[in-house]
Amino acid sequence: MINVSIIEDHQDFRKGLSSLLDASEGFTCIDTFISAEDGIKYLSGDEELLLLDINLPNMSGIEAIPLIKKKFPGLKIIMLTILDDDNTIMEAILSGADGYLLKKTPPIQILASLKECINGGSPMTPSIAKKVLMLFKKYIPKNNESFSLTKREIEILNLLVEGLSNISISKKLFISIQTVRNHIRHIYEKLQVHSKSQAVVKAIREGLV
Amino acid sequence: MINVSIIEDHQDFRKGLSSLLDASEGFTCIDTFISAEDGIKYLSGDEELLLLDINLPNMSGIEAIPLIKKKFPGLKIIMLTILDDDNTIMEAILSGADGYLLKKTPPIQILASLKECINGGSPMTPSIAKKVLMLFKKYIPKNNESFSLTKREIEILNLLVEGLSNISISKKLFISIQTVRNHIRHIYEKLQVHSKSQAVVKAIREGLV
DNA sequence: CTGTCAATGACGCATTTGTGTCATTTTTAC
DNA sequence: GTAAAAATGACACAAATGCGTCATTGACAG
Repeated sequence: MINVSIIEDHQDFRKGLSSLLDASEGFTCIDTFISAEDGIKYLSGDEELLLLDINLPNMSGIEAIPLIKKKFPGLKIIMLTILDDDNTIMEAILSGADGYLLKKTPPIQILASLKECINGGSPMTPSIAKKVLMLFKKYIPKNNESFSLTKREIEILNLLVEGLSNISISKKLFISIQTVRNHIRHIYEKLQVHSKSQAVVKAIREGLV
Repeated sequence: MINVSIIEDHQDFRKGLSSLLDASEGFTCIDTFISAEDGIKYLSGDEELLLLDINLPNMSGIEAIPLIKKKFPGLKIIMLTILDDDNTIMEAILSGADGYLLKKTPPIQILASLKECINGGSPMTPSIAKKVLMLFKKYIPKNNESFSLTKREIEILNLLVEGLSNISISKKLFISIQTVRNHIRHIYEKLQVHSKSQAVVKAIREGLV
């Protein structure tokens, strides 16, 4: 038996969800709230799972996540949303939600998702998953070939990013410091930079490391 | 009608999938291959969707993605995998797959996922979605206060990350180069680093910029 | 009102860095 | 088998950097 609570300001959707849960084998809806503030104040802690609307009057669902998690660290939180806006998703992820469902998700799917979440998964509708992947790729570009660095140059670039000085690099690779400086010179030319800090920034930003 | 092809080296799983597809309303399995190499060579381009195993002999499914995408840019690729290893998922995402399903996913779920994928979503099983979220959070840390840098120090740190030299910074901020060096000195102390490159790496990795 | 801290500025000095020019030996590619 | 690219190494020099020490001013907290 999975105990669930709901925070959702629209009466019809709230009632619909709680009825769905109570009517379904293995689920009980033990509490419902119409605002994040109410939920934070009156959540009993008896539920294993919380369905949390994002668009709430006053405090948003996203702002509520860290506060609720602080009070009940083990509680799983699944966000409900009508909009799959990039920023919203991003914020929800970073705030620590455990799943993200669009409100139009069919009931059977919702129930399946709740079970998955209890079992440690992060259910999300495919369209939201798509957004997450796109965000991910945006933040981790991962170019490699474009600057045509050689193996050795990439190796040295990595050591630069680790913060090693030329002399440390030369000792680590058992080569002369002059050689290290030569490699670095070539790295600069290829990345079109003129200092270590510029090189490491570019290396990180372009995903060369 | 959704046309699907399959690349999967295990005969039983391959046959099972193709039978499932052909037996299901709205799906046709138009081709199957036992290796990535075969798929790349002989895919007709008539399919809208490809089910691609990750663990294949010789060339892995992940290596195959960019090659296949290059030949058929519009083709949707869903990865099939038994293991939800972090690195594998990461690589698959960055290689540009459109969905990620565990092989143990129930048939009904698989068919639903294929439809979702065709409609532009990125279906993934909740346990994989969980991994993706964790990876995401790992790569976007988002700290700020922890090093208690002053406003001015943050300002200068940003300019360092932009690759400016001390002189350029002093000119930009209308202060003496000595002052700039002083600020940088304090930044180093707070970040516990000893060079510009170390500072900018830390600034980026810790999300200070 | 006094002490702490941020921001500003300075001098000095050993080291490191960025860059120019050159040379030898392996690897790789055609 | 030869030409190009990569990896190794060197010398030199101006500029930048990292760090030690010190001083003045303004803001803010107790």
